[in-house]
Amino acid sequence: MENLRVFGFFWFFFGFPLFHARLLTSGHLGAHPGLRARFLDRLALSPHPAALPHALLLLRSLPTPATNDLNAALRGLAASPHPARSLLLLAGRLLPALLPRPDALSLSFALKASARCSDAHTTVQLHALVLRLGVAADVRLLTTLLDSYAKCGDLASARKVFDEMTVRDVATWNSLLAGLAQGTEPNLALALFHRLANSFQELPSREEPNEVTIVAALSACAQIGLLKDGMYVHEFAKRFGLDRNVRVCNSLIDMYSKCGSLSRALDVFHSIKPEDRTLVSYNAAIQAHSMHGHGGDALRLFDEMPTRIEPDGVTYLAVLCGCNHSGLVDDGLRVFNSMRVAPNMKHYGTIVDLLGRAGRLTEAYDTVISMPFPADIVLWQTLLGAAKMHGVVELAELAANKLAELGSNVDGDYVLLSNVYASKARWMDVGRVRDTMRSNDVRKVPGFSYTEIDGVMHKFINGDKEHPRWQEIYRALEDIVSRISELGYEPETSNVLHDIGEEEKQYALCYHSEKLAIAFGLIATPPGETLRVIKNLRICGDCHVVAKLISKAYGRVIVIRDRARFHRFEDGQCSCRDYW
DNA sequence: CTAGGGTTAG
Repeated sequence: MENLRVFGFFWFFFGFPLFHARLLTSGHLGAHPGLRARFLDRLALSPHPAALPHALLLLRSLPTPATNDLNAALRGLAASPHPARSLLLLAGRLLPALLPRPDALSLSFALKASARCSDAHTTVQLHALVLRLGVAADVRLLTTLLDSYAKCGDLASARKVFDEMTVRDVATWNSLLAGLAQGTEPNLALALFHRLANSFQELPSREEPNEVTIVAALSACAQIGLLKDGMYVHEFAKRFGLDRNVRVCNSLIDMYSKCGSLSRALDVFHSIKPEDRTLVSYNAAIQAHSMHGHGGDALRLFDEMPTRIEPDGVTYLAVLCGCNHSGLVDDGLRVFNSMRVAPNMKHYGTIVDLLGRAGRLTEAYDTVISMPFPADIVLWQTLLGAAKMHGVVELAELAANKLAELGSNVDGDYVLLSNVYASKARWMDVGRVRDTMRSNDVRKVPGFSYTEIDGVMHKFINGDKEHPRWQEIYRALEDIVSRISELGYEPETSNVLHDIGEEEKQYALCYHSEKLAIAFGLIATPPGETLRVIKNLRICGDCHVVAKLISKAYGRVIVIRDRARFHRFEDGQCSCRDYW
């Protein structure tokens, strides 16, 4: 083995053909099948671009390849930039020679490949092969199968594999947990976590939950945004001494920040020894500042990053978002122009938004058309939003046309365009937009909000009466409107589409999901208690005004997490300083 | 002695 390492060195410096020739002439390849497979494995996994093709060449040259030789190639291909080739090899379509019979390991590598290709169809076929080969009692293989299903987006099948397994180790649990958390089922992930927390004593060979368990569970908590669950997972991690683990800490920073507790997030960041902090630690902490509207702090932390850590695309995006949310136009541009990695669509998105909000529409547009790749839907929507904000009809029309070309068909696009026309009293055009909407079967993205009170989640959809206390909630809203009217509130109806009357517009606005959630919070919690609401979309202008006034009229702090950031309302002011 | 599970993003 030592010899192989020396040869490996040789190979890097003098090129693989020499090494290969040497191995062939020395007769090692044929004489020691174990060594040969091991060498093939190393070769197939080597980062050198010519290594993998060479491993395949070698495999082809073997008169009677063993299963382990095949596995080495399958493994290398599965990890390569073209994982589908691993599947082709297994199907016998990459090498014409007769292949050895695959074993559990072969299938494991193939499942990894089908997961990386998100190829659910192939995962099903490999599942059949698992049964046919009679290796379905293998915990590792079944966990890989489960994981492959989850990564292909078939969570039901992943769950089914999990349920039917008689032995599950901690990786099995982690795999389903992570699959659910990343498959936009954070509530199911959290339920699974609680199940594990109550039964981990049953794990084989005294296994315990580990940092992967905690990271996956925290990811679910962060998505849902419920501080209580996040703190429970934190306490759970402490029981196993995992709260000192850097990756767990990184996830804790993210979780606390997304659950509205910037101070706890920063406490965790500072609890990591400076030399242990990783790029992800900084990214999560910078992102935390940005989400909470502290662009200056985000910039400061970015500048304080030690030189041993090289910022990546995520770092820059987090800083740029911070600048954007705090209106730091010049700082944002300076950071963008100093980027040491190639900007992607999201980086351009923040810059276009930054320039657009600042009224620098020509620069925003120039940025879009001079990008090295074509703008996507979200970028044109950003530009359309800027055009609406500053009442520039030509740019709004241009952006709307691009959006139509790209097949975007959401109500928000039309509302913005219509509002630009309305602001210029171009009623014919307003009518035309409305007609287009009617004939295009416009998609409405449903808005919802939720709030947790005494450990129970209460979810609200615009104008819904599903909540058991909806009558009280609607009465509370009437009270709210009359009390804030005394503070000068007038409904801001311009964000509602113009095909309904003024009264109906006010009605539609009045029962926005976030208002329902706030109203419920007011009647369901004691005076003075902070209200926390999470919303799936950006908060609308009217709800923003209303939340400010409620915070003053009722003496409440209200924290709303919208799609992009936190808004903290207190005594009539919002932490975003109306810049969002 | 070569198998499985993970965090940051407009």
